[in-house]
Amino acid sequence: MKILIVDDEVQLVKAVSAILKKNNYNTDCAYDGEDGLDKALSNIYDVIILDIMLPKRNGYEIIRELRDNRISTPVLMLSAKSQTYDKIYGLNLGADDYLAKPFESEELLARIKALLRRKNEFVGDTLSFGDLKLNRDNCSLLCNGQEIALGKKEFQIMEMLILNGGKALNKERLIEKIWGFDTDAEYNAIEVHVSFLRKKLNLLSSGVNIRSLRGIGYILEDGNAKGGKN
Amino acid sequence: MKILIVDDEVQLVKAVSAILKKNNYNTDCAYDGEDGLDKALSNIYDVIILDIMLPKRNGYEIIRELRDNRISTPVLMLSAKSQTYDKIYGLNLGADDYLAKPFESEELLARIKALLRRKNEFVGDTLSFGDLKLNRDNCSLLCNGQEIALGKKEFQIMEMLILNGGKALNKERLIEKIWGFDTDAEYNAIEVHVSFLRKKLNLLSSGVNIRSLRGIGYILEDGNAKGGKN
DNA sequence: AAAGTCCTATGAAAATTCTCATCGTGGACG
DNA sequence: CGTCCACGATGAGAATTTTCATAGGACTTT
Repeated sequence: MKILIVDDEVQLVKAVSAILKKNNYNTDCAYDGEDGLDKALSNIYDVIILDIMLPKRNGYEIIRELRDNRISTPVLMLSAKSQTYDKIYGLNLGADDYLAKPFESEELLARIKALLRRKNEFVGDTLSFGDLKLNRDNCSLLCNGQEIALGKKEFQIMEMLILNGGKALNKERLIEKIWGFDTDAEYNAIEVHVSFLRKKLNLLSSGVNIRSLRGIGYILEDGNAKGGKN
Repeated sequence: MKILIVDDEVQLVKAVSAILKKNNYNTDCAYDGEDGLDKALSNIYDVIILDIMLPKRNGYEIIRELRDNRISTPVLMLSAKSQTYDKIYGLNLGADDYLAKPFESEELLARIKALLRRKNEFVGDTLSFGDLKLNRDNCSLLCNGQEIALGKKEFQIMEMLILNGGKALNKERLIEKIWGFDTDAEYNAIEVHVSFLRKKLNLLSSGVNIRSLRGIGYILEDGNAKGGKN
């Protein structure tokens, strides 16, 4: 789960980034509108936190540009101004929520969760697939009344697999989103963590399994679902 | 040791970044001239790898701008063109070296080492302080004929301490350069790694020690040097 | 169909890093 | 000079991640 933070107040960006990381999100940062827009256009983020007042391009422009490019990443607008006018303007332009600075970390987290819930299948803090429930708060996996803790990497892989629903997930994308695009991690690292995950799925006697598609990647299957492909 | 890579060929940037990381450098990346310039102006890099042809601002402009701002980070210019004209033009503007694409990773590494050697006290692949020699190739520390392996974090901390020479190094800077500016690492992490380093310095019976300056940071001292402060 | 090659799986171990709890100490302040 | 407090040091342990070696399977080529 990757979040882009765009704001020119370096201290604020660092603080927000730290808070998000502590809550198991990955973050990228941008300090001006142009950089922010470039990054956002890569369309790898699940949420964008966007200041209104920015050097080079303001928040409104960025949203318009994104929507023009059919990128529908949810946007949480930030602003020092708490005027109603701004608020409505931002929402009309396609921001999905709004938060006035200064704010509490709890409120920020709550709103991000709300945005994720809207776009994905989050219920509460959990993401579900088949008989599995993935809990973001403690990075754990629930199944058949049992709970097992996941490592951060395991968690993130499972998260991406579930969010990908029926589609295959290739390793390059996994590496980019989880390890970061400029890592030197090898594919074997993914394979090892997938192996860990499978072991844990077994322990939980889950009906879900991770199928590998040779040369392509991984896909999540629900063994309990009826075979019909619909 | 942090290196900035500025090039619009994403694949190339990734490849270079991976090579450098494997060789114990940290990297940041930028894909256009403006972003590259912004990052370079932060003046936290030890080398900048810079393409000539770039969107928004070309390599020449970036070098000029950097030098105008009295930032003397060594620059390794890249270009698809291998014409002599470009070569000389780049060097005149303040590029410190030049490499034509495509290139071998060995050559890239060699040239980077050369640039570092020029600016710092590198001799071969080692950095020295007092009776210590720090070896980048295997992340190890040599002293009195003994050698001891360092963890990556330990290595980087020691490297920064040595490069800082007599000056104090504050923790915030260590965190920014080693963990990355958007980390959630706590100061205690540094303290723990410094503790590891001290233990290893002891094992080597080195005359060098890491002194802490309360509320400020760390500084390297050579216990064998005569007390004169010069 | 046999051989060869590439991709994937996985056990086992190692290495690294982080967390936590506790202890010590410098220095401010009364 | 004594007390208190924030900062730093460090041991111990845990957790996580990576590395390595090897084996199995799939796909291609001949």
